Amino acid sequence: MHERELRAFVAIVEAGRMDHAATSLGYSQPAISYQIKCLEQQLGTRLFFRHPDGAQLTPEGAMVLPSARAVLALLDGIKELTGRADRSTAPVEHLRVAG
Amino acid sequence: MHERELRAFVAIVEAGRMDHAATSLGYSQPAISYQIKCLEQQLGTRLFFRHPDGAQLTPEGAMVLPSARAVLALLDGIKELTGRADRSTAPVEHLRVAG
DNA sequence: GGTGTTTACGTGGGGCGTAAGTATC
DNA sequence: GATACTTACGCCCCACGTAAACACC
Repeated sequence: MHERELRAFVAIVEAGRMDHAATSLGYSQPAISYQIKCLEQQLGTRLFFRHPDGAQLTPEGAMVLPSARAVLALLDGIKELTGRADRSTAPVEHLRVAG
Repeated sequence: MHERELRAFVAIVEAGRMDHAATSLGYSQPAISYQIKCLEQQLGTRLFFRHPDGAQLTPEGAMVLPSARAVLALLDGIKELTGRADRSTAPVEHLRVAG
């Protein structure tokens, strides 16, 4: 359960599609797919329904989402605490589901 | 800023010494030293004062500590949410120095 | 056939342990 | 000389991108 996986997770939620999330994070689609696969294996549950038109959050994924965002917010907070704030990477404060 | 680094960080705070923290986490001393080195480089600040009798938290480290613990608590919470609670790895709620 | 995701495969970087080095008492 | 941390070195595993395959419309 690494930071990258959680960022991939929320990015997919934002975009509704893995390939867009991959682009926004600077990865290839398979890399994002792999991240989510790893995350799902770690948690022992499915986080997304795979549909032909994109990826949709499962109930379990919806339960995880707030905590995932909180973790990312805390990590950004730690960076700010130590004077390493990085506002260019779109911190979680204004995150919302696309659409 | 990976989960392992944060666990190493709080373990050192608990133990007051890197080698004890390493033992409690099942790592060698150099591995823990490396983790903290990476964490300090990422944050651009010193987290511990290195003394001949152990490691002492810097003011910056003290600022980071609550957030680090919160992140670990959230990560444990995510595992619980998805039915993968693992109480055997000593979650942060009851952490204390052994003995 | 087009779109979106997954699997396969090869490569590069990171994290570990062991061993040697540095500093303080 | 003992204790605690750091640096050096080598190895293995993980994470990535490219390419091919699969599923659904």
